[in-house]
Amino acid sequence: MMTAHDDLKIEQMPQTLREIVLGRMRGAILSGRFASGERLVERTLCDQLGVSRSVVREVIRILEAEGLVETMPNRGPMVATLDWQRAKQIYDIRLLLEQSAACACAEMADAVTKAKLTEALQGIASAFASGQSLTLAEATTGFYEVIFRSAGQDIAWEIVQRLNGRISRLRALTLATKERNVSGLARMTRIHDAILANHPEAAAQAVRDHLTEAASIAERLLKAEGT
Amino acid sequence: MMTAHDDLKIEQMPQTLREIVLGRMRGAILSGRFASGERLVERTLCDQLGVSRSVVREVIRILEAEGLVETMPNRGPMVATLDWQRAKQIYDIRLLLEQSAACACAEMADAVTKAKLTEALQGIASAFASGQSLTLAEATTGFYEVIFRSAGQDIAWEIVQRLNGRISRLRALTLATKERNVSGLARMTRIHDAILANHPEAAAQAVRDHLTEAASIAERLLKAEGT
DNA sequence: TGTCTGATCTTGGTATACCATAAGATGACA
DNA sequence: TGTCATCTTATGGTATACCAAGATCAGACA
Repeated sequence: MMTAHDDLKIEQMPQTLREIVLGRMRGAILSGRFASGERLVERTLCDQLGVSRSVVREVIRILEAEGLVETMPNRGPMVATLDWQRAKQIYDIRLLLEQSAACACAEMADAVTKAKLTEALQGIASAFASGQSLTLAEATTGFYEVIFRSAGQDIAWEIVQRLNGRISRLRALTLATKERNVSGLARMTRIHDAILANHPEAAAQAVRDHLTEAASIAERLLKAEGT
Repeated sequence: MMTAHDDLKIEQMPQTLREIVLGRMRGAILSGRFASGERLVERTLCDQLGVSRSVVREVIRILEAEGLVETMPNRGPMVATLDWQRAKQIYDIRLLLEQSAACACAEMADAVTKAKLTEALQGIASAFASGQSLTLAEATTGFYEVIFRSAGQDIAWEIVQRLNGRISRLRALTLATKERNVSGLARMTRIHDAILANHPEAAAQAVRDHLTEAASIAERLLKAEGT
């Protein structure tokens, strides 16, 4: 029974407590608030989040399945670490999926898709201008989402998002790199232009260049940090 | 509870109860014991499995993250359903990843890898001979695992396995199809031969043919069943 | 004195009981 | 007969208790 009370009070209803905690913990890991390799002690998290162990444990299972958390037997969960060997694999898979999506999108892009893509690109441009890396990451995500969704590749998009989560720390660093900012927008524009021209090969090539560069920057950063 | 097989294994359980339940429920879904779309009532599962709600709930979260289970708000979890639109996406992604893995494997395959691959192929052949679809599925999985692992693509292999889980019902039907049995082994042999010859393009092409056929069989079966 | 043992603490794993809410089923009453 | 209140069921969420395993440290014994 919907009464006037509900309108005034809260719009948070659709979210379950588990989802809220999931979002918070995911955000804490992605933003680096929980360091890589840090142990996630259940009872401590319960206190910090103000929820019961049941909720925390279920959320940890989800994060574990997402690859953000690793659980060692008899030692409990910890934030997953990332070495270059794994990160490279992730960039390689992204390359395959994003090329394919850009290709498909360029083939079938209609006026509506193109408009959305242009809008997303402008979002990236203004995010570049603002200089906030979080905003930039979101804008970039939005740009790719348009590509995947309009290509009808929902599942591939899910996979890419999950992979992006696992390299989020790298991704933030990469996006924040100076030279990336300069050429990054240019490369995004190339992808955008190729799709608007319905030119699949050019779109795939642009994605390839974009990701190859991102991977090499990430490699440099990761290896510099690792030592 | 304990089957005869378990006696042979180690007394101490390296497996946690959650993992056991996860394996059993995953198996029940993959084997079709839990029908597609069937609701998974927590307390019923507790009775059936003889474990507590904590375990069941955590396992459901994992299966949810794997895409085997979907949870509707205020109605609880149910076994995920699969339409052709989604299945096709999965086959497309598998195509990308398996082509890439076969390619990489063919490029770098050494004597050890080739020996393992031949062994895996013989496993498939004898599974064909035995005619048991479960054994065949396992043997096929083993064959691909050799390819992915030797190519150093652990993460892609994880993704493929997860995707395979989501189309397991289709996969079982596909593998059980008569004509598939005939040409399937031939195509597997082609993949095997191309890798042994260190011929990447041929390996990729063989994978492409293999999966394209599998997808078309799956499409026919799914659409026939759907109506 | 050195080592071994055991008590204790922490953490994870499991089970159970309890409450609140939403949705569907059921039955009573106008 | 139709509508509404209630009842049941199942879920989400919480709290708590118990046990097992590993680590740590202190004390006892050779």
